[in-house]
Amino acid sequence: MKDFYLEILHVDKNSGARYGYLHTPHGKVEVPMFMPVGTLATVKTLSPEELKEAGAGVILANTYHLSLRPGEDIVKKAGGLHKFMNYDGPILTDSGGFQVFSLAEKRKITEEGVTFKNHLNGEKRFFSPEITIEIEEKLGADIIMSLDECVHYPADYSYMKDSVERTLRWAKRGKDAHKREDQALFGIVQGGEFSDLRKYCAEELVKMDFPGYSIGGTSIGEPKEVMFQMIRDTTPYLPLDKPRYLMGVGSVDAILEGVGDGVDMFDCVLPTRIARHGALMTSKGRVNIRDKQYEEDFTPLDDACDCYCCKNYTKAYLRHLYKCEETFGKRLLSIHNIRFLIHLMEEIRLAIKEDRFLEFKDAFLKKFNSVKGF
RNA sequence: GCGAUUGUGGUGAAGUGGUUAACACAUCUGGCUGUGAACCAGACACGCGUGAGUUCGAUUCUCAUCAAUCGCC
Repeated sequence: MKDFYLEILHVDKNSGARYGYLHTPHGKVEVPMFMPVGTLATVKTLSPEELKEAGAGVILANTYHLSLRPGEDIVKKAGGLHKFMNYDGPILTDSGGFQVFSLAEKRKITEEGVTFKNHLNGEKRFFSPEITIEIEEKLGADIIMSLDECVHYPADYSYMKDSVERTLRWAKRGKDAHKREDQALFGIVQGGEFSDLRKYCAEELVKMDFPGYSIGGTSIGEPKEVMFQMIRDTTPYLPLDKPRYLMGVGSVDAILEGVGDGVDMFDCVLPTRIARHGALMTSKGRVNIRDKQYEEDFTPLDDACDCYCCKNYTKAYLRHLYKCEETFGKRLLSIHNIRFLIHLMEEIRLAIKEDRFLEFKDAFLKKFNSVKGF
């Protein structure tokens, strides 16, 4: 796995924030970074060119969903995910561990793996750690996740303990099954809100020596403070020279919190989903473009933003497109939210390099929450 | 001018002689965190064309009136 490694160039003097490059077979990307989510091999409404223009590096796709449609064999025949979706940057595939959580009423967990009742036609489909890796190898992403159990919150200690043990066994099985040399397989730390389980899970995974580590089981309905504690309970036990990926986190305050604790990678559907629903992240906080107050507002969504949407369109027009359910509106708003988070990461990286991350964080949050935060 | 039919919120409409007038759309407002999500939730008719009558009680029955639509002169 010589094509994949983290190059740390600077660590903030006053926090755990790190700046550097993540080298992948499809190019190097700067960290800390935000990764847009394209579950079905598309970041909804956006073209790869638009993602590039917004400054995206790594993007996500989903193993479970792509296995159902179109099927990993089709993607393999197409020449792999990069060719299939025409994205030449790094791609990361999530394992389906999140679907263990989100499709909870349609799956059954055993020691062997997870049986999902296909949400499209009811057919049963079995995913073991080995099968998941096999699918991910066919999909061909640069970074792949091992199958884990994303446990609901809150969960009681004994359930979480058993689940962590199983997730660890699954991680080992996945690692043993993984053959492709051009893919980095990450282990996922679970353990819920229990500090000792987080520590234990992290340490056991580190013993297995993965090229990167994820913090999972976050942003599933737990209070922000609990999530922040989960991060603090995990990062101290992860090796400094390996990338850390906080899964499913995309709210501004949580990203800033994670970066301060040494997290390098974030992904989230939040910017794209809420954009399609008319909610935007701006430098002054949340804007719901459907609100009547923007009916005759002929100013840009965020005058501090350099995205295609903000450079060319007004709030009144965006509101109009939203009200008329025009696809172009969803696209413009998605472009903005993606660019907003990526731009935030750019500013974060600059602040880290100049050892002023904490000041930047406070100032940004103060401004962001001045109107209405998330 | 005569006859018939119909008049319920911004719109399309259900409905009943007796607590909060269904539903949908529109409108307004929230929410959305490894996407089962162009989704979910909440608000929105002190009033059922207008006036009178019957009744303990009428949006619901009766009469008048006005309006709309259709038909006939």
